[in-house]
Amino acid sequence: MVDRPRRRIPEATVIRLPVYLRILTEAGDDGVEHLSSDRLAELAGVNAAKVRKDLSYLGSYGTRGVGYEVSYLVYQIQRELGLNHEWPIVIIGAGNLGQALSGHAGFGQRGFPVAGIVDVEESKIGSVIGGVRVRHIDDLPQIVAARQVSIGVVAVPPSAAQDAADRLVRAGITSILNFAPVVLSVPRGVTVRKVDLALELQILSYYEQKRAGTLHVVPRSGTGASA
Amino acid sequence: MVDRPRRRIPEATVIRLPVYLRILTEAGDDGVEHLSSDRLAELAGVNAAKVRKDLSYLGSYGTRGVGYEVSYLVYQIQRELGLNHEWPIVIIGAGNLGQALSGHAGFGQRGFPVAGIVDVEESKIGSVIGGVRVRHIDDLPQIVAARQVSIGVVAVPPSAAQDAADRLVRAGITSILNFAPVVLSVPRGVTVRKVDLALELQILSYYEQKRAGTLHVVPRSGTGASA
DNA sequence: CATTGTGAAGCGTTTCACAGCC
DNA sequence: GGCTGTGAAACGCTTCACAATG
Repeated sequence: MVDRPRRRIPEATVIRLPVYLRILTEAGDDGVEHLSSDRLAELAGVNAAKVRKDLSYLGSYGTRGVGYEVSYLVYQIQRELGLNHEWPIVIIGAGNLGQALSGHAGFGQRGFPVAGIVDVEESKIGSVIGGVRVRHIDDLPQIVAARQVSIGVVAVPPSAAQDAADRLVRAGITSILNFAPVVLSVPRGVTVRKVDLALELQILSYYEQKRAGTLHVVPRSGTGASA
Repeated sequence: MVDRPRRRIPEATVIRLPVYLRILTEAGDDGVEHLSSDRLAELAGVNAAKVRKDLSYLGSYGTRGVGYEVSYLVYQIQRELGLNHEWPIVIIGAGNLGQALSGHAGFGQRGFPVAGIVDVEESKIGSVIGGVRVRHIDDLPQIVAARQVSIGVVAVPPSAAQDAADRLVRAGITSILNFAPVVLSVPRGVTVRKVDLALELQILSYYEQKRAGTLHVVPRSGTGASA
């Protein structure tokens, strides 16, 4: 019942599993029962061999000549990603971004209910965002302990980000999603993933600029969406 | 004056250049004139050899025995990333996220002023967010043309994301930052980067779960922040 | 003599190509 | 016949280690 995966799953694969999961879930909702690696690859925007190799790390859950059974694969990926139970999150920072994240219904629906939002700013405390009341940052340890939170979201200005991370770690958090454009230092054993919006734009800027530098002839065709 | 880079810059390097740039800019603001690859690596949370290799793609801008001149390197990275001029952006979707992004002062400051926000929802049109008035989605082509916008941000619900991308492409956009949890199809020549918040949480979930499965002994020490 | 710049080795990821199986 | 599962080749990125040099 509890088959442990055959091999350690490569990081690159872990990052793609949630993509497959979303596609499979949608296909399942549409009544699709089986999906081939070819079709799944197309929907995920990747190569079919990659899909097969990725899924092979979970075990041999496909059927030759048929494809993968959607509902079973959904179950297996969820189990592998630890999504068979909820992971409450706590958000530090009730500014623009913290509010948007808290109000974002998608999180709760996908198994990441917002257990709390905290801020230092007295004026923000007590207001309710997305059904959650903003509390004082000093309440962080209690929120984490009471709701068994292990994931924290840093949505504070850059200058406050390291302090926010330190507080999360002290409160017992072991995974951090960091929206501040800052490299956080955390103890070994704490996982950090960062989302840096300006950085993404700067990367796009690079490719735009390269395009401009090339002075390529713009093909007048191909305006509609294609692969 | 316009040294073209010696080689094509690897994608992995392009992604790190903005990180170095931010660190160098901050160091410059603090009056630091030179920085070694060792120090820069420490601040960026990477290996020193990687820093040197990354910077070597821009040319030989360091001085042996001394390090890199901060202001000169800032200039070179900016030029390489195309950040020596502004890139106005247009946001599709004036919901929670679109509003937060538009209100986020960091974009304008970093050279990505919001040229416009559009939505389909009549009730949202006309309201002002972060100094920008929300306009109807049909005005998209005019905004793009008038302000020479080449970067579009998709901040609509998943079901509307592909249509939003199609509209951006038709309006002449060639780079898209996609916040919707959907794989967008775009014509060749259009660059897409995605930011998927639930996906990030799911990746964290995987590592949390692995930790829980290991039943590792938590070292009672090391609560403070360290590298 | 501290520090860069870079060949070369090492490593992880992607892709190929096909044997194995339903 | 169609499709998975997987060794092996190819590729790209990271790290090492050291010669070059201000």
